[in-house]
Amino acid sequence: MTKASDRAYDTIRAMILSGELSAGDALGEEALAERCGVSRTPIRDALRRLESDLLIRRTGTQRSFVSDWSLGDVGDAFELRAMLEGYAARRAAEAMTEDVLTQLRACNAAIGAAISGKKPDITTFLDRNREFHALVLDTAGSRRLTNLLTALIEQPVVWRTAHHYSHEAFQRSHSEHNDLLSAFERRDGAWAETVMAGHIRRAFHAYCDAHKGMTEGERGVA
Amino acid sequence: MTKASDRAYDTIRAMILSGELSAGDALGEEALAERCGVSRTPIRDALRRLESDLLIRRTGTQRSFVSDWSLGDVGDAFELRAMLEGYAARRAAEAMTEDVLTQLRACNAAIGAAISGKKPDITTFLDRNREFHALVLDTAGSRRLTNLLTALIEQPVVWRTAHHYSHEAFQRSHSEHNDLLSAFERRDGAWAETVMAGHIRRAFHAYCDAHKGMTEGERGVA
DNA sequence: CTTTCGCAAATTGTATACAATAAAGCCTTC
DNA sequence: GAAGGCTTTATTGTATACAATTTGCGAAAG
Repeated sequence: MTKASDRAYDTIRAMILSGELSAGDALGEEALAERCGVSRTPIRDALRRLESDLLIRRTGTQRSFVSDWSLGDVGDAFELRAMLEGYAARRAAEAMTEDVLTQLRACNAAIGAAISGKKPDITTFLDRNREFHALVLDTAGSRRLTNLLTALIEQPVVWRTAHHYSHEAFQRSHSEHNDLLSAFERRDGAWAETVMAGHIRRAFHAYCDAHKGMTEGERGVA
Repeated sequence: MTKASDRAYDTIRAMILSGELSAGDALGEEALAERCGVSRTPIRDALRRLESDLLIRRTGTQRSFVSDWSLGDVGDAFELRAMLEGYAARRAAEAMTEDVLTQLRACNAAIGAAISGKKPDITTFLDRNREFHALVLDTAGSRRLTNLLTALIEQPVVWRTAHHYSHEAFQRSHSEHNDLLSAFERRDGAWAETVMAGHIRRAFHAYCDAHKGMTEGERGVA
């Protein structure tokens, strides 16, 4: 979107995720405006976006507070993602074309290369992983579905988790993508759906494992 | 929310649904401001809401247009609703309390009364139906899920459909709610899920039937 | 006739001032 | 000492002015 509005959104989001603002803190528009170096107008836009991300919560009189997230809430998000992204995989399998297959294969090959070394290239992994899932979502061809899922995938807490993945976790993710490709090649929607759902669920448990020993600060939102 | 912002939202929404604005039409902020009798500021808020409702679409440079909805898109929305609201019913069944059960029974009794006469009280039916589904959603106890589903349930096109329901369609809906109550009483999550999914799917076909012979104008969004 | 460059008009983004409203503190009263 | 209402203060809602950007038209060159 626009410059100031984006800066405000990113700044506030970073403040929430870094723990600079903790759960329950009040977010006054004027204070945020001063903090971000912009006026209240773009702040209001940013707050709308953060609200739809569920990173902030608003009272009946539109006062804003930082949301508090329990592990159960994160689990909810993953479960919904598993369901919706599984459905997306099913639809994608049924609408799969050779062209998209080629792109998906290239994508996963890049993922394989990024994690093959001793020190995995996490940025490339995340980018290509995102691209892979976006391709599937596009192929599913439902604007509604895309709309719902982006809100779930944009969960910023989740992306940081990859930095704590083990070598095996990366390999498993890569291998599951290959399974998905097999399902897509056969146009087997049911298979694709179950593989994708399992893929997301495994990611949730990887998240749980990675956060078991983490401190409050590292974990981001409490 | 606030007065002017709400008025703007309702006015624009009504213009889209009534066909006064047709699919693809450009929505200039200034023109809308004049039309709604408010300034551009609340219009911008309203456009955000309409965008998240998918009633309008925005280009990369934030220009707004009325969304065009095909029957397939509406079908998508119903399918997603069936999946998510089915999941909500499952969770609700597992977390069901006697208190909520009592409220649900009262709700469905009111629905039964509203449609028992020769001339059904459609407003009461819609209100109580909405209340019934909202209770289930609350009992499911997932903010994420509530967030996702409200966007789908708020589909305004759907509500008008009830005005074309047959007597049998109302009775079936009422009866399916009773089935749901049975599933809830037994805390049978799987049963509740399948009943709810079927309930929504039936509603979709009722929608299709009702719109078969309708003119473009009556149908609202194309 | 087509294409491209540039200017003008329209549209959205941002800032600021002011109005309306809700939260909070204080005083009064029982 | 507690409770209720009033005043004060803080916060959000709205309007308007201005800046930045985009779009579309038109003229000139190939």
